[in-house]
Amino acid sequence: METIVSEKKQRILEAAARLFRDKGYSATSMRDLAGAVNLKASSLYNHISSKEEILQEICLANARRFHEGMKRIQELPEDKPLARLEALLKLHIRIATQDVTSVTSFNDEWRHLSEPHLSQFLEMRRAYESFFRKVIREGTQQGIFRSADESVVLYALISSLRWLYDWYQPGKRLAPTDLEEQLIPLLTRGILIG
Amino acid sequence: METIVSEKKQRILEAAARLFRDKGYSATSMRDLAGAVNLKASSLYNHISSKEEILQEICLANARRFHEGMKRIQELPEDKPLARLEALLKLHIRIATQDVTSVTSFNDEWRHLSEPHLSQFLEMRRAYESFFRKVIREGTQQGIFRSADESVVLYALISSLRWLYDWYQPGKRLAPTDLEEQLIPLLTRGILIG
DNA sequence: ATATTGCAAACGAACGTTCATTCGTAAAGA
DNA sequence: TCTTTACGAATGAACGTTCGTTTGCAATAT
Repeated sequence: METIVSEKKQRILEAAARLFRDKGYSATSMRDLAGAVNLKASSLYNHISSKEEILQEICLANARRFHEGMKRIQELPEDKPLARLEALLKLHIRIATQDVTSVTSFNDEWRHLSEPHLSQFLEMRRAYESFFRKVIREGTQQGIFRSADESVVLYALISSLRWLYDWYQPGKRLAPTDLEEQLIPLLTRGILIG
Repeated sequence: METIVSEKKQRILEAAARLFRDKGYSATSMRDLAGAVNLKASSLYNHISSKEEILQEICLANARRFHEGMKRIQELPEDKPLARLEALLKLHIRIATQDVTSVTSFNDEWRHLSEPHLSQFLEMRRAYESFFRKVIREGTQQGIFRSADESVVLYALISSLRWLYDWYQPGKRLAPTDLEEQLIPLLTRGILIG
C-alpha cells in the first residue's frame, strides 16, 4: 500500500516538524532526527534525499493549506468583508490547531530554504498576504472597518495568532472551536465600527 | 573612557543581534559575526568569552528592559487596569521599536541558552507574564474588561506585537508614536466592554 | 530473484575555540 | 632622550568535534 509519500517518510516528516519547532532547523541534526524515529542517520536517506527536502515539504504542505483555504474564502461575496475576515481567522486557527508543530516551520524556519524554493515560498506567502490586505481594504472602503494603517492591522492580526504555534496544546484545556469563539471576537472588535 | 562594556564589544553585540535575527543563532557562525565587524573569528575572543555569552548578554539586556518597565507600571493605581494595560502595550512597542534586532533574540533565540542562564531567563519571563495576567484579571474583576480566557487574551495581545520585531523598520513610514496610536486602540477595543 | 530497508564506517566541510605570535602604542626606567 | 617593559588587539594555524551525506554490505520483505 503506497501513497504519494510513504508512511515511514510521513513519520520522519512529523518528527522533524516537532524537532524543528523545539530546537530550530539549524540546531536539529540528522542524528537527532534519526533518534526520534529509531533509526541511524544514514538510514534516513533511504526515505528522504536531504535535510532541506524535509523543510521544503513541511513548508510547502502548509503553504498549500493556506492557499486552498484562501481559494475557498475568495468565493465568499465581496460585500461581506467581515464574513471573509472571520473566515480567514478561522482558517488560521484551524490550521494552527490541527498541525501545531509543522506550522512553526512555516512561520519561522522557511528562511533556511535555499533557492529556488525560497522564492517560491515567499511568492505564495506574498499572494496570501495580499488577499488578506484586500479583505481589510474592502471592509474599510465599505465603512465597516475603522480606517487604519493597512499593514499594521494585517500584521497585528496575523501575528496575534502566532502564539498558537508555540504554545497551543491539542486536547488540553481549549478545543479549537472554543479558541475560535474566544479569539475571533477579540480580534475583530478592534477593527469593527460601533 | 571605559563603560562597563567596551565600545568594541558593544559593536560586536549589535552585529550579532542583527545576524541572529536574520539567520538565527545556530545558523550564525563566529566567522559570519567576525566578518560583520571586520575581524577574524579568533579576534572576537579578545572581547567576548564565548558565542553563548553574546546571546546571554542580548537576552539579559532585554529582560532587564521589560523588568524595569514592569516595575514602573506596577506603581500605577490598581483600580485603573486600562491605564496599566495600555502602559504594558506601550512598553512593548517602545522596546520593540527602539531595538528591533536584539528583541528577536529575546523572543526566539533564548532557547539556545544553556543552564543556569536558561532557567534565570525563563523565571524573569514568567514573572513578567504573571504581572500581565494580573492586570488582565483585575480589569475583568472590576467589570471593565470582558471576561474571557485569561491565557488567550494574554498571548493574543503579546504575540500581536511580535511582527514588530520581524518587520518594523525604524525611520520608515511609521514613527513609534504613530504605531502606539494605531495599535493600542486596535488591541484594547477587543477586550473593553462597551 | 529482486527491491527495499537498515547500519557501520567513512568522507570532506564547517563548527567553536585555543594558541603562539606579531604589531602598535604607551608607560616606566635609564 | 633613548631603551625597555607591558599590554590590548589582531591574526593564521591548528585542535577536537560535529555536521550532512555517501558508500558497501547485510538483512528483510516482496
